[in-house]
Amino acid sequence: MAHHTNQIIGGHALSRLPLEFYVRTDVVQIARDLLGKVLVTEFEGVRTAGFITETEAYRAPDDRACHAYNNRRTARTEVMFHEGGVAYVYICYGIHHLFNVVTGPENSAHAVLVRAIEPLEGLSKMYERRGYPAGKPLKPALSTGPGSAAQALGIHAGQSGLHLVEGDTGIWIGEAGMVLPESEIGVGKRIGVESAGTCADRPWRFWWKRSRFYK
DNA sequence: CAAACGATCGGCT
DNA sequence: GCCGATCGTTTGC
Repeated sequence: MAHHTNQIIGGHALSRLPLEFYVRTDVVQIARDLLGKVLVTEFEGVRTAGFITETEAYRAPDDRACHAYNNRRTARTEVMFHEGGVAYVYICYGIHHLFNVVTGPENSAHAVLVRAIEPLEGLSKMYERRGYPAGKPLKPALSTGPGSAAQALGIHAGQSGLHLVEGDTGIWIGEAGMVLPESEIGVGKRIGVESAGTCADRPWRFWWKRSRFYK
C-alpha cells in the first residue's frame, strides 16, 4: 500500500513512479521524462516538494563525465551500479550535496542529476534550509543549481542508496499526469564537465522552458 | 601518507 | 564575468 500511495501535494494528485520508469536503458530519455515530475521528501514529519525543472544524464561506461566512467567502481560510485530507482547523492567541492536518480538495470551505472526544482510544497522549510530570510520574494536561486535544489529539499550524502520506489525512505518521485510537449523542453550541453573531452559536447542537459527555475 | 581535483555557489567587480 | 571557499574522494608516490 505504502509504495502505491496516491497523494495530494501542492494541489496535485500524485502517483509514485513505478520501478519500470527507472530500469529503462535509455538514461538520456529518462532525463527528459523526469522534467515536470515532482520530487518529494519527507524528513522528520516535514514534507517538501517541487517540480523537476532541469536535469542532466550521465552514463557509464563510455561517458568520461560520469563518475563511473569505464565502469570504475569505488565506494562512492557503487550505488550507481544498482538497479534503477535508488538515490545517488555525493558531495561536490566539499560543500554541496548533489542528488541523482540511478537508472537502468543492475550493473549499468547510469544516473540523472537533478539540477533544479520549482517549489510546490514546504516553501517556508526550503527558505529555512537555504538560510533565506522568510517573507522575501521567491527567487529562482532558492532551488536552482544542483546543490541548491538538494539543500532546499533536505537531501544529503548520507541518503545515498535510499530507494525511491520501495518502502518509506522519505524520498520519492511522483507523476502529476502532465505530459510536456517537446516545444517546452530545452536541450543543451552539460554544465561543469569541460574536462570530459568530446563527451562535454553531448546534449544531455534538459530544462523545462516554462519554468523560471533553470540556468 | 600527501596532494590534486572537483557534475558548485555566492559575493564582488 | 571572475574568483575564492571548502573538504570528501581518489590517485599517486
